[in-house]
Amino acid sequence: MLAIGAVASRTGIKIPTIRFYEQEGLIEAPARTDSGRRLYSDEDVRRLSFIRHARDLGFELDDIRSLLDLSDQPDRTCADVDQIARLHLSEVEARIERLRALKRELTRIVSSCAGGRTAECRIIEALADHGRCETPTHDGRERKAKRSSARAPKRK
Amino acid sequence: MLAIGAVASRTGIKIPTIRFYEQEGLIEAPARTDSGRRLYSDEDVRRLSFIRHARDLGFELDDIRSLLDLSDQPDRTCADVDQIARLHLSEVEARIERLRALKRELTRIVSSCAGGRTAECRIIEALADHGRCETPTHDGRERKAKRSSARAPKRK
DNA sequence: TCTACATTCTCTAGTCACTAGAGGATCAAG
DNA sequence: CTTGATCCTCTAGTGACTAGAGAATGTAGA
Repeated sequence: MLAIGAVASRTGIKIPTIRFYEQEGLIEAPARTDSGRRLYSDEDVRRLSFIRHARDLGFELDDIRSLLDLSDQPDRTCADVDQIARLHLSEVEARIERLRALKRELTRIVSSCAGGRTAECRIIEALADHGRCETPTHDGRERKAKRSSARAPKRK
Repeated sequence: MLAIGAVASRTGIKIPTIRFYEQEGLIEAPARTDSGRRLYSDEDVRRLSFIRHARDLGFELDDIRSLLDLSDQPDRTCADVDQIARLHLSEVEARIERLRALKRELTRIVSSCAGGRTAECRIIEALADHGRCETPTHDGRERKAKRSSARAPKRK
């Protein structure tokens, strides 16, 4: 049985995040010491590693909840699991496409800058004038990912 | 002078979002009617269109704040504008790369599914077993975009 | 003029997946 | 016995909005 800190370093999930997953019902409340500290079994660690990996692959917690439920029922067919994964894959593909359109547009805008004063800045103009662009993502569009990661180097 | 609804349909920004931008200081508090309804000038509409377009291109509100500040100072050099845009472009490129790695890994996992029971499901296995994958985004990783869009069709 | 209905107002709370911090208890080593 | 590490619970903050309550105002037709 491991304390939460050991589980954190083993799975790569931060301590508050582990507690958060418990609160969200992704893992069951673990055993406790007499003083109330959490104690995790190997099975708990496996489950957390599963969650971690699935999160790395971009699955939402709801997807992961479903995947965990399914894997707890070994006699069901694999079809539902497959469907969740395929759906997610197609979402990732769609996201890539949107980002690529966005990149094309941004590249076009950036390359139009010839230096000079902001008064005649092409970038500002391009941003102000939606009509002149190929409106890459005007509906169903990509917005910025909020935070890169837990462990990504952070510039404050 | 236009009411907020007219501005919303002209710019494609939703009414609550326009009020939100005002609250965030991206636009100044507009004129009001005697009864307190907001009235927008053409200049306000232009500024909002600028914001909208920049958001479509994935700039964060902080970036947009900077871009608006810069465009309000027509005698500065374009360099800062250029830098913001280039930085954003490189972030978009990095994001595409991370997503592509993720897509490769997901494709690999999905294609390993041969049907059958979840007990021997390769997808579940692949998710459980991080060691066996190419750990595409283990640090500095991509996480899912939270909400696709304002106007994207929503499945409840 | 009355009545509907649309539009607008302010305010609060919810979304997602965490992260940060306060303020306190417990543990292990020297 | 003290120090520092680890742990506990709880609340609030992040980004960029969205949703809803409850109330006031505007407008068009009968």
